[in-house]
Amino acid sequence: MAKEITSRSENYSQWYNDIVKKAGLADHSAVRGCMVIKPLGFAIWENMKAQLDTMFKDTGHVNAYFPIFIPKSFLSREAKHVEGFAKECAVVTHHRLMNDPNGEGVIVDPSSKLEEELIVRPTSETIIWNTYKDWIQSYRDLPLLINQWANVVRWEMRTRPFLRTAEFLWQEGHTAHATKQEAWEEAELIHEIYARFAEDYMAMPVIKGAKTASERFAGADETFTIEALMQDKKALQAGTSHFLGQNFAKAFDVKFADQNNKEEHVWATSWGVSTRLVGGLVMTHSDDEGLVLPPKLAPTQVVIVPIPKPNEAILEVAEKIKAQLNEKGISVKIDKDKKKRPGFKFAQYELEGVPVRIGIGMRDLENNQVEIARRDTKEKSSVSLEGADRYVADLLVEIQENLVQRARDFRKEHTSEVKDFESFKEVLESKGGFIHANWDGTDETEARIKELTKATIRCIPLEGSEPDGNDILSGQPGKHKVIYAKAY
RNA sequence: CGGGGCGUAGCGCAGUCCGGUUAGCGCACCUGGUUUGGGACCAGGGGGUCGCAGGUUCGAAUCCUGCCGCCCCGACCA
Repeated sequence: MAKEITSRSENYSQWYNDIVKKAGLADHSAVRGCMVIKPLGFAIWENMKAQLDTMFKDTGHVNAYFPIFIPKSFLSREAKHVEGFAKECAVVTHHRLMNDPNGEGVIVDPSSKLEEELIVRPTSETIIWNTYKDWIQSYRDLPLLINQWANVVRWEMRTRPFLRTAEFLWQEGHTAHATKQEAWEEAELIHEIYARFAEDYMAMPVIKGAKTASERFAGADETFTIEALMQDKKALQAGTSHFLGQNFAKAFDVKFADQNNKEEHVWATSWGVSTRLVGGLVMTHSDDEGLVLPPKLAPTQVVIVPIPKPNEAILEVAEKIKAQLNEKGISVKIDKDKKKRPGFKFAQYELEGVPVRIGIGMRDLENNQVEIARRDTKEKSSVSLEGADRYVADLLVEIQENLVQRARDFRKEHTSEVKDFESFKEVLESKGGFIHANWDGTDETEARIKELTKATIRCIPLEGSEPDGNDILSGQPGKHKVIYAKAY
């Protein structure tokens, strides 16, 4: 077997790397911390992007594009914001190269030093709010509901493909509103869209909640998050939606005149999901045989493999099935490769996570049937040619449902509730996963628990956060019941 | 940025301790043939600045010095 994948039980990190590498999602690049997203990985991202883009547009948002470079001075306008990102920014200091007078190669031309250095965007709030200042004068200009699809750079110490890379792709929404309530509702709306996308398309169940002050986005008054549980029982923050209050409006002096011609700072939100979702998708569903993709995001939903190899009779049937499935909006690939044997192809498509495989051999044709295999359970069944298209269409729906249900069951098994610190540590060690516990609401307790156990408060869940006892560590009255977990 | 491991063909590795023919093996690749319902077999073939730069030596993948990169585990973060 050429494509050996490390098992999850043996080494989860290595398993993840093997899947990414061997299924062809991404490669390491020549640039430290940056990856090359390969066609399969990018196709998954494109599908995510297409769906999210539709959801944004259905709720009144439009796309635009802002520069990748941000003048250094912009970053420092909002104190907390700069504090949050200062440590991980790439800085452009020069704009020209020249031949090295002492020998070979090129060097930076010292005479091209920039008067004001430029920051490669780690996020775009500052450049965007600097621009919004010119776009907004009156309540008639509001709300402003803009999204951009872009790359950003955060100079990370330790990187992992998709989960954390120095450069990554994402969307960032930046909206401006006349009232606090409207901005708040916008942040909630996007939070809801993210959760729906994760569950309905990625088949990745998430918990909706608010971040604690210490985990909040730098510059936000409130951060909403969706938190998913990976197969190694660690939490993954999968998307965040921020209520920014008037912080950026004040920093960039963005005011509007209301109906009474009274000037006021506008209210803001920002929100984003990134290529990290691809990593989440991998870690939610995949197994030791390779990638497992939910049908709704799989670039190829069905592959047809002629057995043992393509011939005219088989291809004729294959093309017919393909046409029927295409009619239903299902993407189909027919493997016409004559060199590789079926067994090899089966393994390859399992590695690549294609949800449904149809095998067609001469024996099948004699019996007027095909063999249909599903990736999620590896089950195979013989299905009559007549109605095979309906069978496949139904099966794709069933696989999607099975994946989300399986993930929900897994999360349920790894969700606990504790009342004291001893059992907290016990559960964290033995079972991992999400742990509900009362929290006194102080930064100190939160930090202390992180220090002692590596677990952090993932969120204050929107539902079920009423305290019903004392803080597990401090013994002080609980302010919220929160969810702790070890996290990515 | 700390601790550990590693860098030899596209991938996985042996050889390095103890310097000495033309640097090897498996997979992959190319050609031909035989095969073909779960990763086929046989024969032939192509492919390497041994991570980079210096040094020691008659001679360096092997010894010395410096640098770079990658992986795993931590700290930091989406």
